[in-house]
Amino acid sequence: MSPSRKDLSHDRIVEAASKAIRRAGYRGVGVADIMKEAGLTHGGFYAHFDSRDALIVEAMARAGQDNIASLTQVIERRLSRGGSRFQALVETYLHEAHMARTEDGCIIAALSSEMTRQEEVVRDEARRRVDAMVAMVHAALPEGADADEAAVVTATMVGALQLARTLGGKAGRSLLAHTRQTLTERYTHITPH
Amino acid sequence: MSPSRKDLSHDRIVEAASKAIRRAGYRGVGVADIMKEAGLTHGGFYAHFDSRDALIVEAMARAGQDNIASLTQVIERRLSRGGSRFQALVETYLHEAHMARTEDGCIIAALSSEMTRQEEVVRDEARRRVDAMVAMVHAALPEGADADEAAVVTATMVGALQLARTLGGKAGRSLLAHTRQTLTERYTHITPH
DNA sequence: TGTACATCAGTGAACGCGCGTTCACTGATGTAC
DNA sequence: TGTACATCAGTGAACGCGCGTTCACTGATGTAC
Repeated sequence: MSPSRKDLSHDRIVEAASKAIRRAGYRGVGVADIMKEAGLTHGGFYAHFDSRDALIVEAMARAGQDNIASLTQVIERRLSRGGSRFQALVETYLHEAHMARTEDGCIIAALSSEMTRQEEVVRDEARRRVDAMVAMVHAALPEGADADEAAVVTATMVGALQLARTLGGKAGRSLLAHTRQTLTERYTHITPH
Repeated sequence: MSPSRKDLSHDRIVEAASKAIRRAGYRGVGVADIMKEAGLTHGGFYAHFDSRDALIVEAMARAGQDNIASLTQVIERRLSRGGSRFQALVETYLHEAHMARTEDGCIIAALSSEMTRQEEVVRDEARRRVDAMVAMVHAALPEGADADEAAVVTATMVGALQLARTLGGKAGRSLLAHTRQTLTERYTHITPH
């Protein structure tokens, strides 16, 4: 069945919101602005969602899935040029381009310090996003690495991206570079245990 | 010169704000609530600060300094029970107690993903906070470690604390434990280069 | 194929609330003589 | 030591604005016959 007109609108709203929250934070953009970005007026919002938070939950899921999908795609492309899967991930995630653009980047780096302050439904989705990212990192690590290790690596990447964004400029780029180096060194020529 | 009545009020406002922003985020608590916590009414606010952001800047500085001071103090106490300075830092920063209480914890872990979205004055102070924390971590690392390494370690600690808070409960505690282990292992029995 | 009606998706005005900021005023403290 | 006045710190009402949410209404699309 092809998507109805309403489905298409719904989709555009979620898409706009997924970018808006990454750019401006959970409370940075209002319902009216999101609707406008989706080419609609704010009055129709509640025909699509029970509340603003209900949209936020969908937007987080969308942002996380899209980001993981696009990371995976870039990794595949890099792999054809040689190097390990993990190296490709680290170089893509900790790239200057990711530092500059929050809007279509990692939702966790964009929102993590605000996550604990959200309503329970939103926090639930936040946990799912973290789990999904840890799983993605785990899949990129050399065989033998366990999920706990993947979680620590995830924390390192997320923390570095955030601090780099805060520092900005040269200092930010330098932190990204050193984190890339530290992580790739640690997971290159490793003997699976 | 002993502090005037106004100085004392000013101090209480900054103190209340430093806890409020760590607990609730940059926009989580209003001027009126902060004044109330300081035992005052909101009308007097602008006799103390030019704007809400001016208070935020002072509150961040206070929060960062207080947190570093109290970390340093706890580290000294732990040191007397043996172990390295770095190990003491890691165990204190990545402790469950720090995961549970944001209010008097690390300001960077509490706010990092919101920092890039603030006005320039606030971002400036944010950079200073990051620099101060990296310096503190640097001072705790074994001799020979450079500032870049300290920045990567800082990113790991901040990222881990944030993800642990988001995950909460058992998963959160487990991430803290594994991060502690990873970091202490890496910086124990190391030969200074 | 055409007409009448129901449903659907979206519009735009309005409501209520919270928040940063301003301001006229008050009561307490300090100062001049 | 006491009186008059100025200054200081804080009060509380009010303003303007933005935002989430509601709702009566409209125009387009789909359906029954």
